[in-house]
Formats: sequence, structure tokens, C-alpha cells
Amino acid sequence: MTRELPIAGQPPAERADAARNRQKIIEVAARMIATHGADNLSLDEVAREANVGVGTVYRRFGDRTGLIYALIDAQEREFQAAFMTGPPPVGPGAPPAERVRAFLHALVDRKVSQRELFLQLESGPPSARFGGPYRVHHTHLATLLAQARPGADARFLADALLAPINASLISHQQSERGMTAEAIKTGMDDLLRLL
Amino acid sequence: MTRELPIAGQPPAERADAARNRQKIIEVAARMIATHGADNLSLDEVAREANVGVGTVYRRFGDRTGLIYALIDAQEREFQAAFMTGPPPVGPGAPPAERVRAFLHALVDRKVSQRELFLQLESGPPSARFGGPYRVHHTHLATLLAQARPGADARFLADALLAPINASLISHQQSERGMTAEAIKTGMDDLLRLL
DNA sequence: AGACTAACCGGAGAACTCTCCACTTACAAG
DNA sequence: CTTGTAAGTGGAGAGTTCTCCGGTTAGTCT
Repeated sequence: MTRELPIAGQPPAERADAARNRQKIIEVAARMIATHGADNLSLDEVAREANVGVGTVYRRFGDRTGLIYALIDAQEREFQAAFMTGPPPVGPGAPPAERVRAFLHALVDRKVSQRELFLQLESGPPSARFGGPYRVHHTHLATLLAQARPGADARFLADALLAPINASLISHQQSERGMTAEAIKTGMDDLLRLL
Repeated sequence: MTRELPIAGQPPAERADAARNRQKIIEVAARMIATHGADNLSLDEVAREANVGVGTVYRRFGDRTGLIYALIDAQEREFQAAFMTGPPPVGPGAPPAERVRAFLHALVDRKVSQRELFLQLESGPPSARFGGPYRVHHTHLATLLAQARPGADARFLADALLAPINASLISHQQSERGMTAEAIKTGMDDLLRLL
């Protein structure tokens, strides 16, 4: 008897068939990326493989970037929970400067581990790059920086610290210059120490 | 009698008809961008407008990004000449720290003034983003930084300073947060002062 | 149960980027 | 001037992303 009760002023819940399709599409896309790589992901092919029309994919996810983002979303929620309400040093409790450092390290790890997906996401339209997650990261970082470095332009500084942690730069540093994730984190530490 | 003399060991010069077509394509593309915006540039349409097959466009410029780059190239050459051999403070003669600052300011201006083109270029494949110009800028900046801040990891630092000066972030800062080019330069100055 | 309707579905098709290759042409050499 | 050929040409077509909309269905209400 788990009927969906209508909630006043709430957008109507997703229909059961639609939810099934969304799930199926995400599964298929994840599988196809695992085998063929994210840059060869064709939404036509995803639709075919999921036994769904291509229109359905677009209705559910808006565009290519939207689907990519859906694949990132689960980890992004975890990440946000970690720095908003999780344990120190990344969560509240530690001194701001330390939280900044922990946050940037965690972000580097995140970009490295989902490198391919972020590469796709970041080559989409700017709205995708700076919407949602970026805004949250930026606000969070700017708040910490305002505490750690009163007087500085925290918002610009946040942009400036976030900017080097982008998938295509990291990818370039790793493949073209042989840097490891650790080396990148060390670099960020140096940068922070200088500040 | 201005015949092209063959130069030993040199790749053969571009044929006259090919040069004409290249020129025509660039002109048409520039005009179409001026009227319709860079993100609505269709290479099919450029080809049609230039009375040329689409194959010719691709033979000349490789891909979409290649054509975009050709439109940026003239100013890029000027820019590189300015910081390699031009007058101080951006050119040689001024102290390294000052040259760094002048270089970053000039780069901000450049990205702002050709914002649309860079936006296109930077949303292409990473090879386009970090090929050619980036490599030159990075090498130049790293060299200056090695002099100005001996002991620091100049190469990483160069990446980190170049990263915030990217077209889509700048575009976002301008349109979404109302920052001017001056505000961005001021922010970079603050960052440099902290270092 | 039956009917109503908002949400959903699928696939044709428009618009684009890029590849391929049979044909054409500029131009250096004889 | 003629000729050989490397360079250049153009457009058909493959493979994408995304839009549109007539037909279908899940879930609710009586």
C-alpha cells in the first residue's frame, strides 16, 4: 500500500514508468561509458540499448550534459554532504584554513576519479559548467576564505582556487606532464601556503 | 614575375587557388560571426557562402576549432611578439614580477576582447585548449616566475595563474556577477600580491 | 469498473560536424 | 605549348545532437 500521497504545492511525482526508464537509461549509459569511454557515448545508442526512444532520453535529461551530470550526481551529493555536515577536517569543526585545504584536496580526488565524466561536463555549455555544483563549491569556499583571510576578495579568490582544479587541465597535467594526483595536491598546498 | 622559388627542404608552398579560398573562408567566417555570433557558426554555411565545398573548409582548417583558431591567430601573433620582444613592462627589460603582472593583465584583456572566439576554442578538445598558445604562455610565465619566486614550483604556479583567465570563467564573472575586466585584473593583482 | 487527462512515449527529421574519394586544376619540367 | 602529377576540390553520406508532435498509458476520480 505504498501509494504516493499527493503533497500540496509540490510538483507531481514522477510516474512509475518514467522512473523505470530513467533508471534504465542511467544504467545503460554507465555501462556503455565503462566499456566504450565517455567521449564515445552516443545518446542514440543509449536509447536503442535501453529500449526507449531518443525523445525519452532528452525528455528525462534535457541534453547530453544533463545525462552526464546524472551520472556524477550520486557522488556529488556525498561530496556536498561531507563538507557541509560531515566530520572534520573537511566538515565543520576544523579551523577554516584547514577546511579549505581539505576541501581542495577532496575536489582534486573527485575530478581525478571521475575525470572522464567531468571532461564531458566541462566541455558543455558554460551554464552546465557553472551551474549547480560549481555554485555550491564556490559559495562554500568563499565563505571559508572570508573567515580565513578577512580583507581579501573571497569570491574572486574562490574562483581562482577552483579554476586550476578543472578536468581538462588536470588531464593535461597528468598525461602530458606526468603529474600524479598527489603532485597536484602538493602544488595546491604550495599555493595556499604562499597566500 | 614574382614566381615562387622552390626552397630546399621546405614544404611546398600553398597553391594560389588554395590561398584564395583560405582567405575567402576566413573573411566569410569573420563576417558571419560578427552578425550571427560565434556559437551559431555553421561550417556548412560558411562553405556555401564562400562558394566552396565543405570538404575544402576541412582540408584547410582541420576542424571547427582550427577555423576558430585561424581567426584568433593574427592577434595572438601580435601578443606573443609583445611579450617576447616588445617594450616593457610586458616585454623584456622590466623586473620579472612586473612582467608577470603586465602579462596577466594583457591576457585578461585579450580574452575579454575576443571572448566569443575563445569560448569556442576552449570548449573544443583539450588538444586545442592546451596546444599552441597555451604552451607558449605557460612556458613564458613559468620562466618569469622561476626568476621572481625561486624555490616555488614555477610550472604548477603558471598553470594556476593561467587557469582563472579562461574565457568561460571570465564570461561567467562578467555576465553573472557583474564584474568588469578591471575588477578581474584587480583580483589577479590581489592574488599576486599575496604570493 | 470505466473514463478522463496529464504525463509520457517513440521515432521521423532538421541541423551540424567531419570523412571519403572520384574528379579537376595549377604549375614545374621538358 | 604540352604534359605529368601533387595538390586541391566539392558534395554525398555517416554519425551526432536535439526538436517536435501525434499517439499511448499510468494513475486518479467517480
